Amino acid sequence: MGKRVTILDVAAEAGVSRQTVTRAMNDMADISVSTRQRVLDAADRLGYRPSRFARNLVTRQKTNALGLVVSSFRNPYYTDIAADMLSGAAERGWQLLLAASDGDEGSDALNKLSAQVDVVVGHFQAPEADLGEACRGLPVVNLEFVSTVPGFHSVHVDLESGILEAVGALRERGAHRFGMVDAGYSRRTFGAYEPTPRREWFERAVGDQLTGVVVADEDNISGGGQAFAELLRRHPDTDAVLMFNDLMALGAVRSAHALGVDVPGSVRIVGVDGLSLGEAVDPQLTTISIDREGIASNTLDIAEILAKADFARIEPIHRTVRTQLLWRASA
Amino acid sequence: MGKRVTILDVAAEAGVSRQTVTRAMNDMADISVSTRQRVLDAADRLGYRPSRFARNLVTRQKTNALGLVVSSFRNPYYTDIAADMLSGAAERGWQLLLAASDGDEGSDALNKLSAQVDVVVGHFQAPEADLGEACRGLPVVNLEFVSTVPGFHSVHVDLESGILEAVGALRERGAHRFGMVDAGYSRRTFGAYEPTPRREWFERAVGDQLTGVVVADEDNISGGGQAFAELLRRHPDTDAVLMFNDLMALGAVRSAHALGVDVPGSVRIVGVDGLSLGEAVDPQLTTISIDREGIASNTLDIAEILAKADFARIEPIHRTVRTQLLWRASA
DNA sequence: TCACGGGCCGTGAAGGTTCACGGTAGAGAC
DNA sequence: GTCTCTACCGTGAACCTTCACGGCCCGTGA
Repeated sequence: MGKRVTILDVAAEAGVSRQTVTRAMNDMADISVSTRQRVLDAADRLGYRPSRFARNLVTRQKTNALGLVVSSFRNPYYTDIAADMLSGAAERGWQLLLAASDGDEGSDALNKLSAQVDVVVGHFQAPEADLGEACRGLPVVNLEFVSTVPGFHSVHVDLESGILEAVGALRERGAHRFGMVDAGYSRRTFGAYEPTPRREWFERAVGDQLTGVVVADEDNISGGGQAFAELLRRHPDTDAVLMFNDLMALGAVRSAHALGVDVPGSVRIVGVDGLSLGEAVDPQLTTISIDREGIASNTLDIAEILAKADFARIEPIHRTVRTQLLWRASA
Repeated sequence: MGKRVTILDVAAEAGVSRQTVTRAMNDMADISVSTRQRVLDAADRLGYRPSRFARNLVTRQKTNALGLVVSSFRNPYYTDIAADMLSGAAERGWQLLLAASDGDEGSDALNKLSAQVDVVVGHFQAPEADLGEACRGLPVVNLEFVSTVPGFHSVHVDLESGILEAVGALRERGAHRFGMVDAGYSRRTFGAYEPTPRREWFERAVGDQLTGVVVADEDNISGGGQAFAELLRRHPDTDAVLMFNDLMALGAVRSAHALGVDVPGSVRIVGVDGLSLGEAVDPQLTTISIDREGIASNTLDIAEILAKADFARIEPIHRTVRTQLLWRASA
């Protein structure tokens, strides 16, 4: 209801011209004190607020905006990335818009987001076609998978070698019966569970020394704890477990404590992510640390390259971030 | 360098009119397949991308945007609020923009943010005048303090009674020598340390049973741990400690473990926030839980009221959120 | 032959603001 | 009395896209 109140309405109300209203609103020169006050009063009376679109259109602000889409903001891993992205974006004069893909209306949110930003970055599992549809041809930086389609850039984490390294270190310490707790989020996207790449890399790394894999119901602390307990119940001889991520690994540590299982004495636990929270528990969590800051800075680099190229369709840019084995106490 | 490439450039390149370009770009009817392809090619060649400002200006999208300013995205408390805010915003069709105030260029970031949003919400310590300056008359929802200036709304947490309740519960369990670890973030804003309201409320609640207060250097786990250790060193007889927030309380639990201090046997530890992380440590953290979801929904309520009122200067709206004592194992 | 309709495309206007420039009035200088 | 200067204010244009509408051409049916 109600048309928008424009600068012309204010001008009429105050008995002046558009330009004078502009001068009053933006604290410019060439206006008398009394007139400014009169205009300001009129604006206040009418509830006038300049249209940010019209203003940005004419001032041609070079503030670019970046849309960040993550699956969940309950996981410190993603919020860490967001935090790094945010501080980097502020330095470079970029704006950060947020959207979560764990909600029901993921696609709709993406549609609205894409109308407001210059680049879309995030962890996407959807195929490029759907994504391109939703983003209307905007450049996309994928933080999960590498794609070769033009307009789809990526920052990729080399977890495969990280997992290999971790398994090697576990073997050095005598572990030889490996288990894993995998995430089941693929169910949401594909309808049925599909093994994550992490699981495939892990299974390849441990070979025939695998005792079993349990898929967690929920991607959080308690989900990880339950799955860990289930894994030990099914395969009591397991002596080393890779948890899909640190959040679940935290649950595993807690679960082990509740079950009276010695960590790392009888079972070694390794997480993935490198959250600082891992230091808060006892024993402190051993983890395959992902360089989240590197992800953020690489992403912003790509965004800036795209901005320099006027967001034209340029060759896909791919960056890789390495992992680091953070050997703490739980393994 | 380089002017922006507009729809007219594409039209010229393809030998058609603006409208035809629009039809091609937006998958509209009334255009032949060959023409569409020709236009798309031309757009691709020139690197054309529609101006989101011009588009939003004319389509008059009713997608309002909310700018969230928090002090740090390293603290789960704030990211929880952001998460709740985000899911609520998605439901209501709002857009969420982020800015952090812990960086150096806080004011500049706020300036740029305010050019893109309809409402600014956040934890502000700056006086209203500066804030109004930076926000250019945008409505502000303060999540920390209550203000009576028009245009400044608030969602306020009634921590005072929460602290009173917690102290009472501690007394019931025999505690009578109270200590506290306060946050020193006020140093950054005001130049020197100023006691936080939490400290004042706590001191009022414990009266002459106060052993001492230590101000933490950093608002994080290790900062809390250090301050806690320092508190015990100075006042070894302390039997109950209120930590400024849960993050610091996590550090206190860890620190106590390292010092060989029994929790809650010899010292009871209480945090503030109600983070789910508190369940991950042993003993699980007792805490004064803040209803972050309530904060988010109340904030969005206010934002919607403002949007309905066309963001006119209406009477300040104030909401209050109560706390809940979450008695777990550390106290 | 004419009327009609559908497929394809172009023109004027609108959307709300700011920029660049031009104009007026009054004060002071000569 | 004329000129200049300053303080204040208004008008046309620009920013870039979409909407509403109108025009053209060709095929079909009567």
